[in-house]
Amino acid sequence: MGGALPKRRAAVLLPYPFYGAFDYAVPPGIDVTPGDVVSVPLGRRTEWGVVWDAAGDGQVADARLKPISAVLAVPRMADNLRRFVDWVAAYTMSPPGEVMAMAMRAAPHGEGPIAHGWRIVPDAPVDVRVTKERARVLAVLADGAMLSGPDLARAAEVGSAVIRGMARAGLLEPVALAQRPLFGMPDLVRAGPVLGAEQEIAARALCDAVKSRTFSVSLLDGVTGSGKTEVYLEAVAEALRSGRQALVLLPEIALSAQWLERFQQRFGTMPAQWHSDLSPGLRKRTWRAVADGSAPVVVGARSALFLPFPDLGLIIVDEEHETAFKQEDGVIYHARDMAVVRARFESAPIALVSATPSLETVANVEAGRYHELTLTARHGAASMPDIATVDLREAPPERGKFLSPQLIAAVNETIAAGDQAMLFLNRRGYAPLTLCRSCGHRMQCPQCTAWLVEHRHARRLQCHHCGHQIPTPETCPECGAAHALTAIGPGVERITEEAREVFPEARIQVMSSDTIEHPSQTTDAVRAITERDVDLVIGTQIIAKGWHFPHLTLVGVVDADLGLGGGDLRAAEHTVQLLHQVAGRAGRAEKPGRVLLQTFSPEHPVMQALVSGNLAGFRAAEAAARRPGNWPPYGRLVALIVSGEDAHAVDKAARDIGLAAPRMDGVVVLGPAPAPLALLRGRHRRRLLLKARKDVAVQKLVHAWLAGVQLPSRVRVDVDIDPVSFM
DNA sequence: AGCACGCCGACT
DNA sequence: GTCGGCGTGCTC
Repeated sequence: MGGALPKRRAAVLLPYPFYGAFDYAVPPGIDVTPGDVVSVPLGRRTEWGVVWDAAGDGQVADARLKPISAVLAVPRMADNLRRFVDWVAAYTMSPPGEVMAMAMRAAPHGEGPIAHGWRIVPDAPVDVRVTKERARVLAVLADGAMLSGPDLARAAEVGSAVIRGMARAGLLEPVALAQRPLFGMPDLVRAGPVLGAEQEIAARALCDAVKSRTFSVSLLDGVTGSGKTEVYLEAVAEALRSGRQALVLLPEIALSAQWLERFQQRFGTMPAQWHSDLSPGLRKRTWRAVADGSAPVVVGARSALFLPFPDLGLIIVDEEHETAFKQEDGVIYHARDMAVVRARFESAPIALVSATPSLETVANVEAGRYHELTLTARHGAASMPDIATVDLREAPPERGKFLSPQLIAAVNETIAAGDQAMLFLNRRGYAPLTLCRSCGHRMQCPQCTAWLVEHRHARRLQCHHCGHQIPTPETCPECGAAHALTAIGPGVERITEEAREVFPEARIQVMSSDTIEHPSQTTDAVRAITERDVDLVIGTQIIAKGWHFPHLTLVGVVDADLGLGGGDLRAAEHTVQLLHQVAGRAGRAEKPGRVLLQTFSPEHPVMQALVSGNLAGFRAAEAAARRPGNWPPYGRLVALIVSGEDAHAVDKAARDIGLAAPRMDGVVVLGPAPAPLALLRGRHRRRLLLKARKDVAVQKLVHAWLAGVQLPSRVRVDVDIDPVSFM
């Protein structure tokens, strides 16, 4: 009789954007548990995947099932992590396989690099010839010692051939060497720094949260320089003391040289680091160390959120307001928000840390969902800098220049007093726009809606959105006029040029992503500044955060209005956060600092908030403006980006989507409209924005909406839940 | 995401 | 007559 038994099956999630897991047959002799990493046939190749469900969904008939080939020697993916992956996939409307891949792609598949050593075979054959060389090897390995091949060869002064020969003769056998742990255990006995009273209270609260081993969210809110890091490092110590791991998320790991130094000083060892620049080997070893618990602390960029911690006891999100936590391509997610979810799945506390918390986080504090821990005083003798505006309408810079007389005077005074000054301009390159004086032609990126930015040092015009670049032309490509191309507006290179003219004696250090490419360069630059080999620091975004420069007493913001244009929902909020952060670089030690904001609108609420220091008042005003329209954080947004190479097809698809938009109470759909970057990397882009009351299940709504629209295959729709960028 | 299949242009 | 372009569709 045929009556074959139904095959045992398991659902396997593959690292691809398929809709769900695929069913595979579980052959005799193989047993699988959810979370196991397996290799499976897919089409005509072999792939790895994760057993997502022990049963399978039964959609595919037995006859079409392929068998699981093997269970791989990779640490099993924990239930918590799998549930987190499912949650993130559902929330961001991404294929679960792609989210799973973020957690497991770095896993060392197969055996990985296991260090082998050699030892003497206990009951070695006696009839083997023992040469002089072989005797030296045996002497080195006496008393049961184990050495790696190269070490053994060196110690016994023999070649590797001798060792191989002895192995073949049955004198030596290979043994797996215990790997030296990659990461040291932080020294928990060492006393932490002496904390101030406020710090002490906050640290105790966080430590209590760690001890309780339950999920909770705290906002650690304190002015720049108030010692937030010292406070949360005490909570990290508490998590380690209870034998659990800790994760610290930072917005840009490259900026963390000083952070690592502080960690080293506090704990006498380095934490595991996780970011995109890790070499593949170190990446795999770090992944494994996290998985087997031998990495007690991980500091990393947003992707560290998906690491396989077996026992996570604390998550810290430092600079929680930073937009760099938002992943903008692939799986689009906000690492700060997903970190809160991960903490919930791990039953662990999480602390969001910022001097200028996001409105989202503050709203959660006000709603009673998050605890607030506040540090109001700057550490030690330092006080908050004095912030003033320079009205560019009243006292403008010289024609074609960008530093006002007032700012120039302040820099001169500062340097004359033996202190350091900083000029901040959040714009790379020499000039954002190149214009032909003869015909008015503007140098534009052929693939994006963007001007080409002149990089004079590199003698190129560059698109900052797609990387397109051309050598700076001598003549206008439109009208052929010679010497007619003119730089319009300032970039950090141009400010540097101006500063060299105005302050010829000053020792200048430029810090932008074009001059600082490697972490070591950052370290050198930072050392030069702290050791007072520099009088004037000029830089972009990267000088804004985290640095502690004790001799820096003046910060000049060249264009405080930059960032306020564009009509972005959060433009004002982000400008306050960035400029407050920059201002916080001044006066971090005993000497008081001062900050000058060059602006065309000193009366703007953003400038007023910075000058008065009343950030809470500013936030309240922003909140009051957003509440009535159900704008975030009082409502939810979903952005749909319709894109493709054929402008007409994209337009039509966007219109069709607009026509099918849900009509219901508490939901508004705006658009379609050309995206501000209407052309990006050669793709035309249109945007729609869905704004919904907080209680609307937007994912379900968007899913049903898009399911009802027929899209041509050349057009893609990207869904961005809780968008941060409106470009 | 790969990778094949599948129909239309320039070559050994 | 074949090599190869990338459009379309499938992978348990």
